[in-house]
Amino acid sequence: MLTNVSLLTFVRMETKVKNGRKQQIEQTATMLFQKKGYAATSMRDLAAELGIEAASIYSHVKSKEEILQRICFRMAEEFFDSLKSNLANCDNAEDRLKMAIISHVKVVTKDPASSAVFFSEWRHMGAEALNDFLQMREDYEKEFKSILSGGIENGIFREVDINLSMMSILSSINFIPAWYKVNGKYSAEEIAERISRQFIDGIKN
Amino acid sequence: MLTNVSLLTFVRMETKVKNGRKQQIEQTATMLFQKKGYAATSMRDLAAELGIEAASIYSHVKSKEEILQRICFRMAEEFFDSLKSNLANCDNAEDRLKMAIISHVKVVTKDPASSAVFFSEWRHMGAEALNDFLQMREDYEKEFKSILSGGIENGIFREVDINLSMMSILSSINFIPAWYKVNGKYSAEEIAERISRQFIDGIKN
DNA sequence: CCTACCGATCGGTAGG
DNA sequence: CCTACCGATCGGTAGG
Repeated sequence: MLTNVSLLTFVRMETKVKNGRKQQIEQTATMLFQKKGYAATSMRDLAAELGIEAASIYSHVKSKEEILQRICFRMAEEFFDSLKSNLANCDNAEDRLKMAIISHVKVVTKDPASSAVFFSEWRHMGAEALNDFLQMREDYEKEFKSILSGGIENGIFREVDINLSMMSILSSINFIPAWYKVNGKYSAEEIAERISRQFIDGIKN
Repeated sequence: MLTNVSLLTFVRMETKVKNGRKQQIEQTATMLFQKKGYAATSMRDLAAELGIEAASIYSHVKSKEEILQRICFRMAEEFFDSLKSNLANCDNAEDRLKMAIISHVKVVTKDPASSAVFFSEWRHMGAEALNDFLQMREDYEKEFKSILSGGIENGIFREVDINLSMMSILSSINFIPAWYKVNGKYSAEEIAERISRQFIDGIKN
């Protein structure tokens, strides 16, 4: 009986590990990329952390760069999806900016490790992926800029420099993974609330 | 005569190059560290950029890490010196915060490449240097936090979270090297002015 | 998933 | 500042 239960458990875990191995590789790599940086993390480091040989990683992943690309593009998607759904019912510029900031903070605090890799390691992607990536980033920034320019036109915001304010807002939020602790002093909602208030008060008319 | 002049010029240049070679190595390394990251920049990359052999670098510098340390600690010093002199004649909290931001922006825009390395590559220093570095960073942040808490006590600033506001301010400024172009649209003074206004308006009572 | 291995490249040294 | 070289390590492949 005991043997059966153990065996079942074992099989279930094995299956789970097998199905989730690629994700597990990605997750472990994310942690190492954040801690040591992409270039300074070797496939042998990653293998050791996973308890397997370096060569074995290549049964699940075709290259080191593929791991990085998956992290970066998954996060890009999450930022876009979140922004879209959070802006769905907003038309007032102040609400829109607030929701855009909250959306961004939510994504960042939900997965700080992946966010940190996303923000700091993207330049190590190859030229092709890099191009797509930078295009997406530009599109995302454009959303923020259009919110700002809309608010200025309506007189809700004063005449700030759009590029400067957008950069200022996003870089503040993007740095959150560097200090945010999941079980720390601040909840994601509290951070989002305080940061958005500070920025909106800073540019309101 | 011509030979003499040429010889003198040659000697002078040689001397200058010799005296300045270490600085030239540092400067070129800074550029590469910013573009590719410390770990992904090899001593052979650096040598090629300098037009010499990799082994020759070691006549001027004892290791790759020494270059990184020199960049990081030189910048740390500049941030402290600038802050100290800029705060010398300020006592009002609002002025102090404004001057602290202006000071920081000045240092960052004066040498964006070194600043970028300072902000992004410090973690590749060895444990000993890293310890000193993090201590200095903490001290520097403490200055900003004391300005904020002073302003809150006097009722000049509203009751923001000090850690959050400090992080928010510094990360905005620290990201400037990522987009700032020396001959670009914005002067350092203009950036400093706009950023400090936005932040101060965001936390003023 | 492992063993065995590849060519390339790494930071750095010896000796001139 | 160069030539010649070191041991270590890199990302990745072949074959099982």
